Amino acid sequence: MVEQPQPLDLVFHALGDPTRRGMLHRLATREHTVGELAEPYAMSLASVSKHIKTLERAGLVTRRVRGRIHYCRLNPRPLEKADGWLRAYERLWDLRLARLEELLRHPDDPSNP
Amino acid sequence: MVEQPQPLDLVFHALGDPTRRGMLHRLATREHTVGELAEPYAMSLASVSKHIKTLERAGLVTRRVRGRIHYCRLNPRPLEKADGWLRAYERLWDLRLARLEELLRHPDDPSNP
DNA sequence: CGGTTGTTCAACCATATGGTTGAATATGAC
DNA sequence: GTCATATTCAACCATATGGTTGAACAACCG
Repeated sequence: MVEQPQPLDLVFHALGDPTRRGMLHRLATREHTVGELAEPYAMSLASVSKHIKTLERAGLVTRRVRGRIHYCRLNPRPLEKADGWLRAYERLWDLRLARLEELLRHPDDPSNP
Repeated sequence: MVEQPQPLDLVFHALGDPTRRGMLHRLATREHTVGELAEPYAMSLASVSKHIKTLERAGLVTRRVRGRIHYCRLNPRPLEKADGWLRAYERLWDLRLARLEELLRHPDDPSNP
């Protein structure tokens, strides 16, 4: 059974590293080249390249190559999916809280379990 | 330099696994025991125990032990933090989109860069 | 007490991850 | 063509991850 990872797996995994979140942070304002993305980090360019590839696999970054320069751009769609996943839970908690409040307000309401 | 992981790292890492997301999904509706959480998965109880510990380290699950039974409960706070992180980016993209639209609508507006 | 149930612990294993270095590739500049 | 620049590739390494098994621990049941 060779389960290939679901999209959400890749997105959340990509987000689980501060270096990659930092890159997304900078990409949120504008496009950057690989070199520019690497600049703030005390790590080899090869490492940065790997991080970018992780972001690409998650669909969070797209790359446009012009000459020897690679321009990276944020693709927010997968982040929206992740956010959607989280929001679904918010709705659930809200529901639970609402029920709890209701229960506290009207302890004898027969519609309460 | 022994960087200890930031809270967001732990949260996103915890979310990056379908088994753990599944557990959170079930925990969103109600408390579950370890055994109940393990039931849908074709994996050892020890493995499930590790997953739960990962969720606990991320602050997403709290445990109440009564007798030999461990009750697990969802703690939504870290998810809200994660959601907040994502929402911050949504705002940025919205801003960028708004600027782009403005630029397309009024190409000669001197307030446009 | 002894047996069963619920859960963890410890040791182990295979693979993934995040980093390195040095060589390779491709483009641009002279 | 030669040299420098931008980036990746390949090999390697240490540690983390996700899984296993078998033993241990704790608590309830008779």
